[in-house]
Amino acid sequence: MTARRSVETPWPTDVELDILQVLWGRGPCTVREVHETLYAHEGAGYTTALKMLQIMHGKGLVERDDSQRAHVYKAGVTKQRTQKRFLADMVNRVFNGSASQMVLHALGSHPPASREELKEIRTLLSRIEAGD
Amino acid sequence: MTARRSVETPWPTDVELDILQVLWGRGPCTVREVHETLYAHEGAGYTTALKMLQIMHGKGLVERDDSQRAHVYKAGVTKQRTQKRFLADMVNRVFNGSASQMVLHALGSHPPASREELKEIRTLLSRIEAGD
DNA sequence: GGCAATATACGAAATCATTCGTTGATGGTG
DNA sequence: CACCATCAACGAATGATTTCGTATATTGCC
Repeated sequence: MTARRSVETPWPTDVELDILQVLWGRGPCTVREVHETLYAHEGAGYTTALKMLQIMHGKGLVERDDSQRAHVYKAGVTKQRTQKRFLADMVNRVFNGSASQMVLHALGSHPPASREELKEIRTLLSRIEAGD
Repeated sequence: MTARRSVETPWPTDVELDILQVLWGRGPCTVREVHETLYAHEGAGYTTALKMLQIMHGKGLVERDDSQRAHVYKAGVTKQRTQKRFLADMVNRVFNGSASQMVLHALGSHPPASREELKEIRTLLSRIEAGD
């Protein structure tokens, strides 16, 4: 019997999400890289970034390569999957479970700027309509 | 000079959002009504609901009518406005500012069930396209 | 070898969210 | 009137998040 993840990865907190965005965007990073990207100006200190990455490692939110002196961290959860989790949660808790309502709100508040985006959405709608 | 709200209302926390949903759904409620609706089974005690409503009152998230012995609380922020805030925040922090990406994700993960919903979305798209 | 720079690890403080227990007031009922 | 149910108001305990200071180890360089 193979090992399996018996519990879900914890929700990333606000700061943790910021760090995941860095790792998703830049790929595996050292603490220093994360710190400079995120806290370049006016932000928290280096050890704060370090501590956060250690905590995230404990939670399974990031993976760590400690074969070098400066450990290299990479995201332990995919952007795709995380976006899906946050989205589903918001639909449930803020929009009473209606994804359509959320979509209508989103399109109303932030209308797609480009025709490209509009087209993409229409295409997806057609696929859904066709039962794909 | 009229008084003006110099700072925004704080973000509702998880529990606070649950309570707001009750107030939005049922209209003004006493503590007991909120408690029974939300914590009917297996939930927290009465004083927890009371405390939360007091805290929310302190934050301006709810308004209070204390002319009767059992105070009556009502939402101090609209559902509409709150949904918009959460939506905008999620777009920024989870979807890198791209509302279209979020809409595509939402439609992909939770395809509209009814033709009615599909039609509504298409109609809105057309209005956007027409520059309305 | 010894020093400076840079790393990790760890503990602790500050803040916030959530829950509960207790106290004292108020209102109705027998 | 006396009792009991119900109410608001605290204060406090708990746990989580975020931040930082300090200690300690490692690396490269003179």
